Amino acid sequence: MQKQLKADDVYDILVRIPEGKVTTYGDIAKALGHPNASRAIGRILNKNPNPVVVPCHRVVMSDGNIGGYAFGKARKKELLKKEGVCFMGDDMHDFAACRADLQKLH
DNA sequence: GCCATGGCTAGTA
DNA sequence: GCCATGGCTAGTA
Repeated sequence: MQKQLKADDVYDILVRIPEGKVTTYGDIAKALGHPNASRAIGRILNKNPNPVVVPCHRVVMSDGNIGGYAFGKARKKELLKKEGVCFMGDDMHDFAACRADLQKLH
């Protein structure tokens, strides 16, 4: 039995993602030592849509699809576009370039 | 038993 | 498109 995932740990990582960059549910899970908890990360974000301070909208799916958002995908896409992220439909135009390296954000 | 996921197969074009 | 995974909540006893 492992330690349980803490919402605060998720937020601590999230606030380090700069504008114009994104991360993945799975990447966050791995960074916290819970490689299989990607789905749980999504639930945590949904539960606490702590509006402004925590940039929940910078978390997308591992295949570059925009993923979900408590206030709707459309809203999420708007926010990301405003930060300089380009889309083709619901997929990011250059996912590789926008994906943040969580290790390097110390 | 739900889900803001993800990885892997089967099986079509 | 199937299903394991992990955290949560609704709702029964």
